[in-house]
Amino acid sequence: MAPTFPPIYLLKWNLEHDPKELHRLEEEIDVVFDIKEAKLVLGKVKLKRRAALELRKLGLDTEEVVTTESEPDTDTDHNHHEEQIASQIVPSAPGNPPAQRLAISPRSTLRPSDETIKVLDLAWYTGSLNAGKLLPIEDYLVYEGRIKSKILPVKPKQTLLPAQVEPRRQISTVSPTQRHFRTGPRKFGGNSVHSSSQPARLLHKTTSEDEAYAALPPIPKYLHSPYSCQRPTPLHCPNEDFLSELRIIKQARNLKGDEVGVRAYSVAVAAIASYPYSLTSALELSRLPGCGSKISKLWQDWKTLGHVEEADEARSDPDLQVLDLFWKIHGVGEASARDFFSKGWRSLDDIVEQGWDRISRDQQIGVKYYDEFLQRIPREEVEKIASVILDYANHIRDGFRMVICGGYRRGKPDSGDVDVVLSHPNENATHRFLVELLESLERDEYITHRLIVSMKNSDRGQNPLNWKGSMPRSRGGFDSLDHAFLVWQEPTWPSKDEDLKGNPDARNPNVHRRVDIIISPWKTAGCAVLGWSGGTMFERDLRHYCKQQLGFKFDSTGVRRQDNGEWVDLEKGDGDLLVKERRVFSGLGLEWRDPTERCTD
DNA sequence: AGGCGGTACTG
DNA sequence: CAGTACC
DNA sequence: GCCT
Repeated sequence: MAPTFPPIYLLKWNLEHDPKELHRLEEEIDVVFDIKEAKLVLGKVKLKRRAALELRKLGLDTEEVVTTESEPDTDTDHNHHEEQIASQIVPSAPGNPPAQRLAISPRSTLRPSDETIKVLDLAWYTGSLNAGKLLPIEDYLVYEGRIKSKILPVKPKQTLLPAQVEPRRQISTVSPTQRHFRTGPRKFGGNSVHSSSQPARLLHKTTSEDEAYAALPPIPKYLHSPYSCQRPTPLHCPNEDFLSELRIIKQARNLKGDEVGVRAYSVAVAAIASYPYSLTSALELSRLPGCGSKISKLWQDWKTLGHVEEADEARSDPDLQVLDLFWKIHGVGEASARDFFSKGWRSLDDIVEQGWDRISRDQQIGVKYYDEFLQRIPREEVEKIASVILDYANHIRDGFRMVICGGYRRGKPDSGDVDVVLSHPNENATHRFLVELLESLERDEYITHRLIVSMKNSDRGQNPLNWKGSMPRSRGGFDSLDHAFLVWQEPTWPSKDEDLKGNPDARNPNVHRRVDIIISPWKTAGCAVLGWSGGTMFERDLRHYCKQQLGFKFDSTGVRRQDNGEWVDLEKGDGDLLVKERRVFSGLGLEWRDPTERCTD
């Protein structure tokens, strides 16, 4: 069992490079933030002088009290105060429960000339934890000082505990220009998401370490969750400039084949993107999930130096530029990008001239439409394409429902591709439907290429009844969805007829677009909509959450139990696709997140 | 110290 | 099987 | 790189 510690103040010196660790310690130790409340001071300090200096910075002017034989370089020997306190907090018999010996009243204060203050090495704390009891302090004592006088701290010190700050006060202290992201809790879907135990953020001209800590804005409750699917992550956040730097590094790691780094940066980016305040310190950042000492250090550099070295290197590395150029080809990932590079290719022309028949069909299409695929698709065009698809679907079989998913649904002003989920309340209507839909779209020349057509569902059984009958046995692959990944081009353009008269081979000037069409069985269409709407990290965390917290396996084809693979129906009942999506959220024990709050990347 | 999302396609 | 795609 |  953990020993009971007296009130402890933690010196931040030498811990500042690692705000995450600092914060972890502060939480674990349950430190007091006013040194006047502390009975002990812990820190990563080794030298008396440094300890005295740090105390002085906190407003305590001390003179050294000379003590034990373990402090040979001290000069005097009269320290009865210290012995008194030591005997109170150090168990005389190692086996005894330490709490009994803690005669110190927890909130008594240190008084000038009356008491001494002791600075111990942090190792005393960890050692005591390991031992399960308070260790003798002698071996860890770095400095003991008698308080000569209390002086004003070097910088004005925020001594109020968080809860003591009047919540209203900040509104009048924040200037209109500062107000944007700073004032009060922002509302996300009307839920109260903010911790109430933390102060509202105050803006100060000065920022001592303590003040910075005490004045930190509240961590929104949702940011205590490591799962980005439990947090609202809007498209825009107050820290986008810093996020751009992290994304640069992330992509550099990607191109270098550092999967783990990519993941780490993705997690951090997602956490920061859901943080509703403009960051003011590395410490503040380090409280967020996925943001450890490295990310905090990057922030510190970015803030103080104005740039992040690793991001600068990435931007100016010509090899990385080439890898990035290749990586942006549809069908080329980091491995192929580096493969191409290793063949000596440095441009798209090199690929065309030297490697055309050594690359895959997908990659050929990717090279051919390189510029077009990189062009963003405005929302109106996404809607136009989707409505064509829905019209064609309903023309074949009436009653189809559709949701445009992907970045469009997250509210992005433009998209890299178009994702539509189609379903039909009649279970049989979706079976082997995709082929028909594609054929009719092809007949009218909307589709120039098929990149993928996956029809696990429809190929599975010719017979829908058979398929339906085997549903409960659903072990991987039964009630899957049909999926087509296409190259799309609007077949008409204003001057088409004239152009064709002049030249029968006149080129269609419309930009080629990538279009995903998903045909989902009705009973799992909510999962399909959910699975195709979130950002990458949102979806990854959703799966992770289901697995870890619920023992479920989630994907866009449905929810299954992990142990026996049995299908879990979370969408029972009437309602459209969006209602079914909501049912999946609540069935998974998740708060509803609007699609515009799933912008994790 | 170990682990990092799940699935289905192509080649 | 490795690589890439989708989110 | 961070978390468990």
